[in-house]
Amino acid sequence: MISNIAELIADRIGTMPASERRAAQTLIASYPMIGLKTVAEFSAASGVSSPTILRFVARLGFQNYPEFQSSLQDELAAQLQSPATRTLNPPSPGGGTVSPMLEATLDNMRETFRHLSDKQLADIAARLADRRGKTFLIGGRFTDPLARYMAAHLAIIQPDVFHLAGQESMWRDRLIDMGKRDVLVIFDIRRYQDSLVRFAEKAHQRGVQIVLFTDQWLSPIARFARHVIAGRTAVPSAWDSSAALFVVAETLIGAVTRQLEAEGAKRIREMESLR
Amino acid sequence: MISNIAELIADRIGTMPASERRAAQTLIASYPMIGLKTVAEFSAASGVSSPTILRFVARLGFQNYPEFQSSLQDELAAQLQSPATRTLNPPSPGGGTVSPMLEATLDNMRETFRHLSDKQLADIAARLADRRGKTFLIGGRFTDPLARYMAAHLAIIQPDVFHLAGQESMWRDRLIDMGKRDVLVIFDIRRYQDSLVRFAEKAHQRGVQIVLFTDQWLSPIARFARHVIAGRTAVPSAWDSSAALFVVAETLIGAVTRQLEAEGAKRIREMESLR
DNA sequence: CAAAATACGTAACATAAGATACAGCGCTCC
DNA sequence: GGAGCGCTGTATCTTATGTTACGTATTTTG
Repeated sequence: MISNIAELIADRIGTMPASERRAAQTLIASYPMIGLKTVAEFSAASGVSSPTILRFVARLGFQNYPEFQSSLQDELAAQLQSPATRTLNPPSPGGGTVSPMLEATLDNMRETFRHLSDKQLADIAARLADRRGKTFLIGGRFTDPLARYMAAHLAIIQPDVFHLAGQESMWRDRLIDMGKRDVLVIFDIRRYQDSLVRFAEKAHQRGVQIVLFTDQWLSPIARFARHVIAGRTAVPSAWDSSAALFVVAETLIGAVTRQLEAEGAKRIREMESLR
Repeated sequence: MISNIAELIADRIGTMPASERRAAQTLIASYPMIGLKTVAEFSAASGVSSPTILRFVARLGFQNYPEFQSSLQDELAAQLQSPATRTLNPPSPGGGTVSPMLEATLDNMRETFRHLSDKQLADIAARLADRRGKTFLIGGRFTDPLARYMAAHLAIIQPDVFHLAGQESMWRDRLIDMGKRDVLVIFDIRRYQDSLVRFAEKAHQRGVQIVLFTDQWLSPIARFARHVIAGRTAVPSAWDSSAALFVVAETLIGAVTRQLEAEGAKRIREMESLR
């Protein structure tokens, strides 16, 4: 079974004429980068003519050069998404039901954070810690618990934190309270909910800053969002996983808490004494 | 010092107009693959026009699109050559806020699952999948969202799943509906809530099977529980982390779904058709 | 050794890609 | 409330890229 282009080349290089073989070897030598460049560059690097390059990719079974490039890109994307760990950690023997799930989840988290810079998180945390505005949180069918979780924590360290729950009409009316200084945290993963999109749009029109937690395919709400956190959700299960987003949420909670340390600590002490 | 395009984007995303920001976010979400494709594909994926994409790369400091692509390719090439340095966001020197949090969380998960046998999970899943009894879920102050999350999923694949919410008196009265065949899933981590302990005790007296999600120091409810899941919660933050428990919950959801596959699938189809 | 077939490059071509000009729209600031 | 500025998309244009046709060189084979 030939699964990537490198193998395919190794398989057929024997049947190629001299010039095409030079092309093949040049590609293998700096696989796959040169294949992502133009035909002209590829041909120059190999010291053959452009038609030879085209005949070469045709011999590999591609209809045209762009198709060949797409194939290389797909391969690359697959490699990048499964960081070393997946190939390094052998699939647990006996095919237990647990390990694949856990492994996938851990990968999702690493991958999610790989696409998330410290600066971005710091920016969001700063926004959330800004006491001049209110913070609203809402989520979709399966993600609303994440909104609740975050709200439960944030509400302790600062005032004016509201989780929008219940019927759509309920939270739609809360729009009235929202303005430029306020932040709306939305959780929305596939299948994206129309009601949330509409709500986000209206909030956006009012100048509310939207922080969106979504999956890697980006909810349409990304269109209105000031900050987008794209978490990986794929796991070997019938459901998508929100675990990566959950961890991002916890990280943010931690960051906001640190920023509000002084006043936050005071609030917490006060709350304790109220019990 | 900005060494790669991802950082560059994170640095400047704040100064970008809305549409360009969307382009930036789409690129980051599937970094860097979409940037290697054509302007047209990039623009379609981001839902903006091609000129916006060009303005976006111009703002990043590139003369033209091909130059931007070359830059991405060089970066990729460098990454591929030294897999060790593959991290997109190098651990920020000087105690970055993200990495320690993520690392601790990942450790927590590994550790949690290390103490959790496949068999134990399978047993719990079997209990939850048993259609003869009802399933109740409840959580504490910060963990109730986890109970909700689990309930939201389980309720789809089987009937008789109830999340106990609201005032203590509300759910205390539901004890009347609970019996030997039923399961009560409780989430309780420090600081353990008296109300939950009392509730668990009463349920236990009625013969209800209790599945407890708690931290490694074990809530007093463990005394009454049929199954105990002890998750690691320590992270470098002012708060404890429930992420490990969250992942266990997702794993269980997946396992139960698999067990109820036949009837579950039917239910899901039915539900879809009800929309 | 001659003839045919194959390989390869040059040069012309078509097309798809990136770049630009411009107009409409919304927003901000007087 | 009006003027100005900045953002964004449509339509157009230009360029560079992939593609093809064809002639020469090279190898193979009878």
